[in-house]
Amino acid sequence: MRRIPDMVITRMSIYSRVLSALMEKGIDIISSDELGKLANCSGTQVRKDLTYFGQFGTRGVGYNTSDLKSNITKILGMDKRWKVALVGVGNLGSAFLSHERFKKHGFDIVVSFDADKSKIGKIYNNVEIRNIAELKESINEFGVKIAIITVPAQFAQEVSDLLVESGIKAILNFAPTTLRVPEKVIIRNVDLSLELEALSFFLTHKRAYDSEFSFLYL
Amino acid sequence: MRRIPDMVITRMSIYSRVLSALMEKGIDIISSDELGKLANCSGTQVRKDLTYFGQFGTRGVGYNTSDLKSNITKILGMDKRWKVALVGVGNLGSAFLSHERFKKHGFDIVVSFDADKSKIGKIYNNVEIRNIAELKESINEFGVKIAIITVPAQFAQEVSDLLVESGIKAILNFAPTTLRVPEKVIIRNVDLSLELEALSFFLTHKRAYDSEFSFLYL
DNA sequence: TAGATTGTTAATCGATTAACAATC
DNA sequence: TAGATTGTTAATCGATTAACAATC
Repeated sequence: MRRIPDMVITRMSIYSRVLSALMEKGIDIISSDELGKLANCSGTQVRKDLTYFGQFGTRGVGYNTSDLKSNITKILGMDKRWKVALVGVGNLGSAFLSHERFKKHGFDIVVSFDADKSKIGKIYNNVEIRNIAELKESINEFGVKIAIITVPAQFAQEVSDLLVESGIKAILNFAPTTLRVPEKVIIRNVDLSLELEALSFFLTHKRAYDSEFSFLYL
Repeated sequence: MRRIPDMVITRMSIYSRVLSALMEKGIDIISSDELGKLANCSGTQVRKDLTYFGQFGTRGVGYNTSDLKSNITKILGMDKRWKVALVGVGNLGSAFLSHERFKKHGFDIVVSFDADKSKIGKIYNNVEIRNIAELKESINEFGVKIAIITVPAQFAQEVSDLLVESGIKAILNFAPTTLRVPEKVIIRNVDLSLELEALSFFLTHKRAYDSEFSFLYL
């Protein structure tokens, strides 16, 4: 009944990734310490994270890679498929229409929207581009519950409101702006601008001290 | 001389974004409480974050939006431009070549690389696509210090090693894998797969309790 | 001056790490 | 059995929040 920290979920995904690689190598038992090393954290961290969800190992032995992998897959809900709508078929949006990453993770883009008349009606990678004016009806028609926002920042809130109104339950937002959504709507932001500014900061403030680099206050 | 938490930098970027919006609206004074509200955090958080870098406000009054904005811009190092190389001109990579976001944040993609013979020699948005075999010489030729990795996961470590060897100081990695780089190299990961799996987790475990939604342990 | 708001110190909270009993 | 490693509790660490003196 505990609330699970975001970072625990992120690490669970990483463990899952490491376990896949181990399975491919034919390794079928791994200790928390080894798994941690491959996931860039401690064995303690691995064990602690797993206790949020149950007991998956054997004392004195370790974890069975394929068992743990399938348990994590189920915990993350990666054993099902989700229908997704994409809003904004610009350069990033159209890249996503032909990006296999979504499909690989169980997210099928079934419809897309744009306001640009020259794009409407076209089909990219089997996905139709519809007029954003038809968003609500189309969302209902397809029974889509998840949306990807790849419109310019200034239109993102408006699109988000429209999606929420249409019954969307989760949003993956790529627009560089903080969206206001009702608490019941799940939102994840992938903010490239924030990453670029962090990169800029660390590049600017990198300082050499005794042949070692640290990020310091001025 | 304190180490600055990553989250502080992220929030500084958000403050900067909020301040820009305020300036456009012609608001030239703002209190920490108001700024916090717009940035989705508390006034205390805003004031605490700013103390890492100095004193920017006036007691009893608040902050001058344009002064604070220009201070943050300077702190984040957004007052200069960086030359960038992009490795992997697939669907995501080519989207980035014509993506204005990078330029807007001072990152100019000056050269790109791919292994696909059919792409080599082409020019997208004024950026030449070169053979990845020429990476080292080209990096030196352009004096590039930052690289974006948009190659498939299985080639990312190899590309990363090559970049480090060529003298790259910072990497923005979009491949869904954890790269090993020397400590002195700055690395930021934008991991779409991790976001999708988190979305999947929260969608799977969303539960209604008394008309309220919480993320709970099973 | 009185009211407002910053800058900063102290208290709280939550996440990470250490330690170790349980047990294969 | 002896050695290894998990699962879990307690200790530590660091970040967030509360409180308030300084001061406009």
